[in-house]
Amino acid sequence: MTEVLVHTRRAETLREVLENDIVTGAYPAGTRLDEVMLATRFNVSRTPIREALIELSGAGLVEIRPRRGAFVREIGITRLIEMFEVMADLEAMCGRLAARRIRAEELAELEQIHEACVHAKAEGDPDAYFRANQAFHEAIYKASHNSFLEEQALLLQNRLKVYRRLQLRVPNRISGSLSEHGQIVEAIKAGEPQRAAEALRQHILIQGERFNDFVASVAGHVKSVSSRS
Amino acid sequence: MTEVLVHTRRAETLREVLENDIVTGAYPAGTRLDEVMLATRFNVSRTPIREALIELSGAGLVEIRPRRGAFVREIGITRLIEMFEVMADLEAMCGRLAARRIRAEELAELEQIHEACVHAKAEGDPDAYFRANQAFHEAIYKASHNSFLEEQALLLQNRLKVYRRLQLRVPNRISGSLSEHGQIVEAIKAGEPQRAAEALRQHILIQGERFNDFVASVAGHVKSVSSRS
DNA sequence: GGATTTGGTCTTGTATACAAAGATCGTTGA
DNA sequence: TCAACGATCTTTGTATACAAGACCAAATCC
Repeated sequence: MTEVLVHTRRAETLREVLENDIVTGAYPAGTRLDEVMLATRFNVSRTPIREALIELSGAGLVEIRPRRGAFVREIGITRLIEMFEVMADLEAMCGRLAARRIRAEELAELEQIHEACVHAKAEGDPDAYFRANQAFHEAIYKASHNSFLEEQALLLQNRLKVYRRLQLRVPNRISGSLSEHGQIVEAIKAGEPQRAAEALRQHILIQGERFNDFVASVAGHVKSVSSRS
Repeated sequence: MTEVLVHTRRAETLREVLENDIVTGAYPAGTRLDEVMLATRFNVSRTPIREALIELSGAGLVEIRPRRGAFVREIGITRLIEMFEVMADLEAMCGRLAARRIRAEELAELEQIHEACVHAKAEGDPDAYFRANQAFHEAIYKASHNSFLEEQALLLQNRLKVYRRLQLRVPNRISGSLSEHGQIVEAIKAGEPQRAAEALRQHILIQGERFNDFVASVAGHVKSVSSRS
């Protein structure tokens, strides 16, 4: 998870740190990211900061308003649901292709990760489950054998990471998630594209649809959709 | 098509111009984009050039190799087919949602654009058809009433623009495209999500699958997949 | 009293200067 | 002759300096 690699460009590492800070909520939505503030914080000049902000803007995490600065993007509930809707479709596509193209060793790994999920739940360790869950989905992306799709899925997954994590705090959600995983594995194993796709779509959509349930607990991250300036 | 808007940041306009140059093949795949060369060409300093290149790298059009420079990204045939596969799925999703959510005036506009396509074909004007065709697909994106999906579809459509354009040069492709459009409109009009989705998926996949037919004619743009450094 | 304008300050956007890593090419040694 | 090494030169990456638009507040006008 935590890259130890030393990048040659500072902008690269800065982007990763800032991305993490935004995703974890250290910089809540709407926060203005002052260039000199960040520059002093990281002991660099404004140049690499600007480049990092531009990268983040490309990833959709910050919004750059010309001559006004960079802001942590406000994600309205509507947009969040839209993103989950697309994520569900991407994951369904991964599942559909994986059911057709998965290799024996990939299937073995997927089942092994699924076991790890079961284990994490039994241990009652939500963080471990979150990590195993993420590995589970990434294994399916990879098994689609469409590297572009894999990249896109990873990108969007990353943007939704915080919210998926919060989702697991909902009572009984882990149990539900786990049994859905089981069905997904079954469908892929059986080589049934349609079933795998639908199982994955529902698995993701549940997170998006039930979102209103815990909107209150995310009040800091999610801004009401009515506040469109 | 051609934005008249004056952007406050030069990087923004530079990105658009460079994007266009890459997409039209003025800078073929693999070309090294020298910063000072571009700076002198546009009569600006390296700073906005760099920022534009970073944006393009985020969009996947150029690859920045640290300390070595920016290169127009080589898109192998495999990756191109993968991208079409994802595009097909995104468009199918747009169609599925549009069939459910399209509003009366949007449907009217869609039919009107479809008429424009028919007209352009009758006139034998490939460029006009290309533009109308693009408008047709964008109308469906919008009718999905999922603004995030719309953005993603537009982004990928833009990256595949050149290849879709070339596709229309294939004999009889325009006729086929047009009749497919007709079926898509029918399905959306009838409010049949499944049919609309499948019609759109096939409509896009045909372009990807038949791609090998004219790979030779794109030799300058597309690089053999075997050349992985 | 309220709205508007205007000056000042702050922050972004751009240019330029400097540092360091990579590429090139010639030389030297086997 | 060829390969390896090194000096130089080119080009990227970063810092700093400068220009200009945006925000704020006070003063002025209606």
